[in-house]
Amino acid sequence: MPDKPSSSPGQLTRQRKLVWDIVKDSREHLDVKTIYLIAQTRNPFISQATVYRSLTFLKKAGLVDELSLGESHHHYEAVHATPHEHFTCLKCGKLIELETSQFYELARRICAEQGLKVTHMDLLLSGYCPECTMAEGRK
Amino acid sequence: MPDKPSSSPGQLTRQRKLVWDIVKDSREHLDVKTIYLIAQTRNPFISQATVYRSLTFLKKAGLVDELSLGESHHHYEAVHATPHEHFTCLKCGKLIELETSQFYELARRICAEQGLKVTHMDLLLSGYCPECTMAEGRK
DNA sequence: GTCCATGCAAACTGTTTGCACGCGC
DNA sequence: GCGCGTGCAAACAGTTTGCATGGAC
Repeated sequence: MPDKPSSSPGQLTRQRKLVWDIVKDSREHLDVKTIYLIAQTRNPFISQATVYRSLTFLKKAGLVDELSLGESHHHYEAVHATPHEHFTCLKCGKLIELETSQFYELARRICAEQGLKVTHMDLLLSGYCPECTMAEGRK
Repeated sequence: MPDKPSSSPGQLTRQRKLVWDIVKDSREHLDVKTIYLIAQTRNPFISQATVYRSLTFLKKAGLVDELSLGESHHHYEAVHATPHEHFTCLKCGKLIELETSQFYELARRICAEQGLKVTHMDLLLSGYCPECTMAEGRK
């Protein structure tokens, strides 16, 4: 077990706290660019690299989740108490959160049958939201 | 409805067929680099751009699926007759396919309750495969 | 003084695009 | 001849890294 740091690593520095606050206080799923822009309004000297490094730090600390919502870049959200998954409307782009403990249970059960131990689940659903479904049907 | 092509677009050209054959004949989930390398062995003059454009073409044609398996780049697989999802072992990296019609049914049902019409589902599970679970337990 | 986090810019990876060529009809 | 697909290289977006600086203990 090498490379144990002799000094105190893993501090919640001002910049890291700033990034954390932005992600936590937003009810949205922010991408790095947005986080960076917001961070700049509160600390004009913060760099993009620091945002990336902070997010990596917060991810490791288990404070934020990294989402791959089908786009080329990542989104981030604060880790929720209740697990949930995401539904994207293909027409209007709206993002809807679903409470999905049932999925997790099902996943665990199905996987357990094959000896698989599930620790993490990412579910990305897409389709049409109620408004867009109606709009489609009306056409 | 503009831009109707006057000649014959959407051909399954030699290059596109080559990419399609590679994806189809592989039981793995290939990334672009691998597809490109294999393609080069059969056609040394094919370019990376063509591989990308072919994959886009095949995706639109409904012949291949693009997967975001938690890595920075994409993977591709031939569209299966039976829908399935993917389980990645966090320890050995093994990729296991799961038959998941039950998931799709559950997703449809849960979403329907909220008026959501699901057309596509991506499920990415991770955890430990039987071998690695045992290895962990033994430690 | 030591160690880590930071800022800056450059590097790097994965992907897309502009443009000229050329094949097939 | 015309249109599309192709090859090449350059551009591009997102992310990571090398290095020098600076703050906290």
